[in-house]
Amino acid sequence: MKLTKDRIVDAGMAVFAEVGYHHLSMRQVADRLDAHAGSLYYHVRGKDELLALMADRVCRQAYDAGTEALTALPAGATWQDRVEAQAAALRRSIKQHPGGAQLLAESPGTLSTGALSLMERLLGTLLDAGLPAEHCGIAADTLLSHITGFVLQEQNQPAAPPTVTAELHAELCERFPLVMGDLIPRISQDEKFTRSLRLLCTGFAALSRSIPPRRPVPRSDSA
Amino acid sequence: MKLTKDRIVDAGMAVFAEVGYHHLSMRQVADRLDAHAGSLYYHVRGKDELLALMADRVCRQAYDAGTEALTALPAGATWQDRVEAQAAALRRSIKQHPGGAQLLAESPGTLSTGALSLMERLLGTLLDAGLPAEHCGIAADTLLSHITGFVLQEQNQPAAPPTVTAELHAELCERFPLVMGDLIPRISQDEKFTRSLRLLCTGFAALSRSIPPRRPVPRSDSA
DNA sequence: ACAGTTTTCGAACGGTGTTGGAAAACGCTG
DNA sequence: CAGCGTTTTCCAACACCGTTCGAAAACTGT
Repeated sequence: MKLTKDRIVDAGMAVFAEVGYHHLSMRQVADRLDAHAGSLYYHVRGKDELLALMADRVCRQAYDAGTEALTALPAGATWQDRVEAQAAALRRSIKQHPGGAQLLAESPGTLSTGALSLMERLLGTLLDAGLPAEHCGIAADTLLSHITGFVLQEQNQPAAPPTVTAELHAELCERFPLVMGDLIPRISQDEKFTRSLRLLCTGFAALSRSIPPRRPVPRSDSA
Repeated sequence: MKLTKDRIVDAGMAVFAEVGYHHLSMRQVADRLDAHAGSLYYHVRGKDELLALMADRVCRQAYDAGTEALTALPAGATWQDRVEAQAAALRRSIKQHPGGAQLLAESPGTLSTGALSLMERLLGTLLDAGLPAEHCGIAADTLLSHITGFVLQEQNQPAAPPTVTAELHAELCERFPLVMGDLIPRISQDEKFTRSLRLLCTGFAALSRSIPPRRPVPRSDSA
């Protein structure tokens, strides 16, 4: 069948899902299309463009998943629920592909229409929530870069928990008592994610009611 | 001179600073040491380990820069100031190397002692600030992954602003009115960063006073 | 000076992204 | 159908990559 930009991106996504970000090669993509590697370069400027197109596709999938999640929301949903739904959908869409976070991380964030769609809708929700307009940009940006960072760290966690010897564990507990304490590993990644989201939303809510205080008032004071 | 793990990491950082993350090769690192590529493998298991060591070094630099920034703080500094100082130091340290964010992003986040040091100190500041212990882990994690995500997006912004034709610009404005509006590009990256930090700190502060409300009260209500 | 170990070399293997000219496939006009 | 121009594909080649391995070199202690 004829070779097309879209078909190349399709094959790229398929190979990507199988071998991950690092081991994706033009030759494998070409193989999956019963074509030769050089032929791809007639339709695509290089590997970079292919990766960018794939990143855009992930963003589109995330966008669609987000609309679905939003429509499934009950009528009385708050704006926090709407933010959470979009964020969760984005996270799921990224996690669907191994190394998907790297994909979004490497390609310049804001110039694909997919990424712009995500940003646009998020801005809409925040504006509807009553956030002052001059803070919405930072808020949405913070949210998106946080999600990227979160999934990045989440996907790079090695599957096998590193085998720590007893003495190494002891040394770690001595040097990093807080980290090794009972603060960290009690909850699942999902829980961690939704909690971090609520954290951000709380910050947003505080913005919506006042100019952000340069430092919090020590006691109740004038507005 | 003799070859050493440390010297290899040194050379790696130097090459890294010149050519960036993607174009760093074992051969270039070896060249800078007047050695041959194969020789590196006697001291280092592979490129992955080298990258991990380099990431650890960046974390150490960030840690040291953070202590310096903390001691330079005035006596009456709030915990927000302390968090901001550490975050800013980390961001500066990452930005010092082109593609430094990728470096931290690819290597599994929490198992280098450098990264643990950062986490440990941050946890300490949050605990001292009076955050409930069960939330400190998520808070610190959120903060760190946010910083990574932020610098990642910041470093991948193409230096040359993409030349948009007039008609393309018009189409973008129509499809993404909010993004293209005056919400976004008014402020510098530094300003954006500190604002996003204050956002997170505001969320932290809200956590410190109550169990996080599952949804904010629509009007003044019972606690 | 010798034996043993540690460290370095240097060539090689299989793989990568990318290029450019030859070759094929296609669409169109006569 | 023949011919022609364009679009698309092939394929060999280039330079480079990470990594391996046996041999050579350098260093150590006796």
